[in-house]
Amino acid sequence: MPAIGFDRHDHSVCIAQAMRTAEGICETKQLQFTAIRQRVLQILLAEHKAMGAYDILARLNESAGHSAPPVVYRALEFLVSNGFAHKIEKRNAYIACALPGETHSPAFMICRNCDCVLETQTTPSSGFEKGLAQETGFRIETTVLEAVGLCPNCQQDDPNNAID
Amino acid sequence: MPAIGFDRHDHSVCIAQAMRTAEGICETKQLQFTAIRQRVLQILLAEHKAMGAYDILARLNESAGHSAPPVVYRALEFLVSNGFAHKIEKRNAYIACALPGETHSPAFMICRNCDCVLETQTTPSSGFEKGLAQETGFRIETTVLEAVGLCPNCQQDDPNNAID
DNA sequence: AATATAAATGATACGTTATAACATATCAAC
DNA sequence: GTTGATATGTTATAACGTATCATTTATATT
Repeated sequence: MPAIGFDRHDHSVCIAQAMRTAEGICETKQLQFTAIRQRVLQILLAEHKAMGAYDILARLNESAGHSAPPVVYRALEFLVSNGFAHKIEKRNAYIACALPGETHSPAFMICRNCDCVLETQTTPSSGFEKGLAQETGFRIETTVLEAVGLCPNCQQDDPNNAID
Repeated sequence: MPAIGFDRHDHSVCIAQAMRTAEGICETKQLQFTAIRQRVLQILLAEHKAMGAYDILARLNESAGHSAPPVVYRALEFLVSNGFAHKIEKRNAYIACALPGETHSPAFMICRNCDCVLETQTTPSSGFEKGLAQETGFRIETTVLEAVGLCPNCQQDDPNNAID
C-alpha cells in the first residue's frame, strides 16, 4: 500500500491490522503496549488526519472516564518514540504511522483543505541530508519534511484550481 | 555568504545591512515597514537563533512600553509572509531570513545543543517535490524542511561525539 | 511467594504558544 | 469631513504542552 491516505478503503480492517502489527512489534521489543497506549493508537488510526492532543483527549473521554492532558501526551510520546505515530510539526498534531516497524524518516503531504495527510518516505539520497549537511559539517540526527498543499480530491473541489 | 549562522562576524554591520535590504524591498513592493515591524526584525537579526514570540515580546517591552502578544504575532506575520523571517516549526520559533529578497523554500539545520540555526536553500530538484508529489497527484504549495542535529562547534564540545 | 525496583498512571496545577474579538489611530482619496 | 483601507492597542481566551508528586502496576530478584 504505497499511498494510503487519499483513497477509500475498509477502515476497520485497516485499523485491526495496524493494531496487530503494533502488538507484534511491542512483544518483540519488550514494550508495554498498555490499554491507554492502545486506545490512543486506535483513535489515531481511525483518522488519516493529524489530530491535536486535545482532540485525542476528548475522544478518549467520550467513551471512558475523565483523563487529563498528561495521559495523552505520555501515550503520544510512547507511540512517537517507538515509531507507531508521528508528530506533524506544521499542525502541532499527531498521526498514526503508515509504515510501522521499519525505521524511517517520514515525509508528509498535508492537504490544507481537507487536512488529510499522506505519509511517504524520504530517500536517504534526498539531496538535503547528503549534500548540505556535509558541506557545512552539520551532523543531522532527525529531519522534519512536510509539504502543505492540495490533495487530488481537493484540487477538483477547490475554486483556486488553476495550475497557474 | 553561503553559511551564515555558524561563524562569527561583525554583527552590527550584519544587522544594519539586512535592515537596509528590507527597507529597499518594502519600498519596491509598497509594503509599510512600520516601526514595530522594523523593531521586531531588528530583534530577530540580533540573534542567529530562533526566538519564541514571547521572547521577542519581552525584548520589545524592555526598551519601550508594554505591548501585548498580538503585536508581535502581527509583526511576525508580516515579516514571514513577505520573506523577511521564517518560522521554525520544530521549535515554534522565528528567525530572520538569511536570504531576503529572493523567493525561496528555505531549509534549516537546527543545533539541538546551542540552538543556532543555519538557513539554506532547497533545490527544486530535491527529489521530494518533484518525485513524490507527482506520483500521488498532490499539489505542493509550501514545504517545511528542518533538520535537527549538532552544528560543527557543538560536535566538539559534546560528550556524545562519536560518529557511531 | 515476598520484596525490591522500575515503569506506568492519576491528578493538580501551571507554563507556553497563539488567536479571536473589538476598539482606536492614522492616513490617503474623494 | 467622511469614507475606506491599513495598522495598532487591548482584553480575554483558546490551544498546546509540561512539572510535580502521589499511587498503582509490572518486572526482576531473592
